[in-house]
Amino acid sequence: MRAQASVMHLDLDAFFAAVEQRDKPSLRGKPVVVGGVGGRGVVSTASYEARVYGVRSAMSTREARSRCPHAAFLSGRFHAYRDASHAVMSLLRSVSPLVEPLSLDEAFVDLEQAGLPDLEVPTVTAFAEELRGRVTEATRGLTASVGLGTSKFIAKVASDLDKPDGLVVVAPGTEQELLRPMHVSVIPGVGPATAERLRRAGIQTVAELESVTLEELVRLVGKAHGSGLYHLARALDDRPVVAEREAKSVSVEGTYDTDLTDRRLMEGLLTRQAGEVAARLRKHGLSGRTVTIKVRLHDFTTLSRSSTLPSPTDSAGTVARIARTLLADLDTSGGVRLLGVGVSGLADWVQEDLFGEAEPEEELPQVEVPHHSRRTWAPGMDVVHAEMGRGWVWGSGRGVVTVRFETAETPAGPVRSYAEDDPALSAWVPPPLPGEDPDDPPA
DNA sequence: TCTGGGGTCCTAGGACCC
DNA sequence: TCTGGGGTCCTAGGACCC
Repeated sequence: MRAQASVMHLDLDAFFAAVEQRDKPSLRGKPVVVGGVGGRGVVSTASYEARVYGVRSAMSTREARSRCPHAAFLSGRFHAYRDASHAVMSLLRSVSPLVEPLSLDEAFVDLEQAGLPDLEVPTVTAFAEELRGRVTEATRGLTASVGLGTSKFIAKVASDLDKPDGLVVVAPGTEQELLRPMHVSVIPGVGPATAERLRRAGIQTVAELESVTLEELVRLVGKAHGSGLYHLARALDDRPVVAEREAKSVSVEGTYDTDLTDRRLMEGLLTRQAGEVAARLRKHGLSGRTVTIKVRLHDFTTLSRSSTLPSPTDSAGTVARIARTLLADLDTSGGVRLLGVGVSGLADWVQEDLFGEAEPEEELPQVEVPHHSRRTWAPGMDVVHAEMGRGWVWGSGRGVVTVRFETAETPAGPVRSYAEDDPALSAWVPPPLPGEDPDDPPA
């Protein structure tokens, strides 16, 4: 932690709901709930008027409706939230080069880089107060709560103390007296499970946590977590404000209003999600080696299965094929409420080959396709026939296609690599899903 | 018909390599 | 044919955050 209160945390108040009220005057002063409106939706944000009725983030929309039936229930307009967020982040970056967004509506700002004459409490207080006004201007009326402190932890705690539309500065040296009476759940990383473990050990407040030895904490909650708790309980926090953080994974998931039982449909949905994941990878110039599927069963049991490729891919077809294969190992007979696909182990996608030429679009040679149609579900990627039999594309790039061959007897059959234009290689296209337009494939 | 979606980080066990 | 310790990678699950 620092000697001066130079870390700022800014949090836009009831962000999604506030954007809706700003853009639709008839909603102002009324309860507004933004979130999933389907049968299994949950609340993202409730306006302060809705919070009066006990509506909270993460509550099921069903429950929110029963608590506050006259609220406006909205599914959200993410482009509008993104625009507002962008305006705020741009403003913050104009004030300090060191801005760390945590989400659309929250950021840390390092005031050491803001060029202030000094970092004494009156100076940073006046600065933050003026900045709050500028945020409201830049967003045409949204308000922000701001906290200032000697570390990220303290700044974040501070921004929570006077919501909405508040400013709290925790003077250097007063951190521990602020924290000691608070419940352990103010510490980032202490959620319901950790709080319960600590409670069973007789630890409920930060003061109580402070009296526990490091060894005891590690025994209670594990090595990394225990050490973190030990230090944060003493307001010891050196984490720097970091402007750029690289994405580690990209994923898409969906919860369905009724449980899925049709495997063919599940495969189609995974294929579609794989297409969205691949599109986002490409948009950001990324590719990844590990494909993971997530399956939540009817009873909320959540399973994941992953597979790591020899080289990174951003191909919709490759991701889809692997996702479908991973699903095949799972027993979904009881019904599935959620399906998801993700890619991790990300690398910057190298677009050029050794000679500096653009890498050609992944594409399998055009060949005889059985009976259904000639369409492909994604550029060049899907089940292939080759001299060894039927297999599926396991990886591709730089003119080489790697194929894994499988049969019912050898599900993890041999892997072979082919040149992209090897005549021994041909593409097979799966038949369309029921109700699917063959000319508008999902991936 | 309680329980979203997009992420991050940690743990623990097994494989594999030196 | 046995023994071992460390490091890294991979997989599955869980906690947590907004």
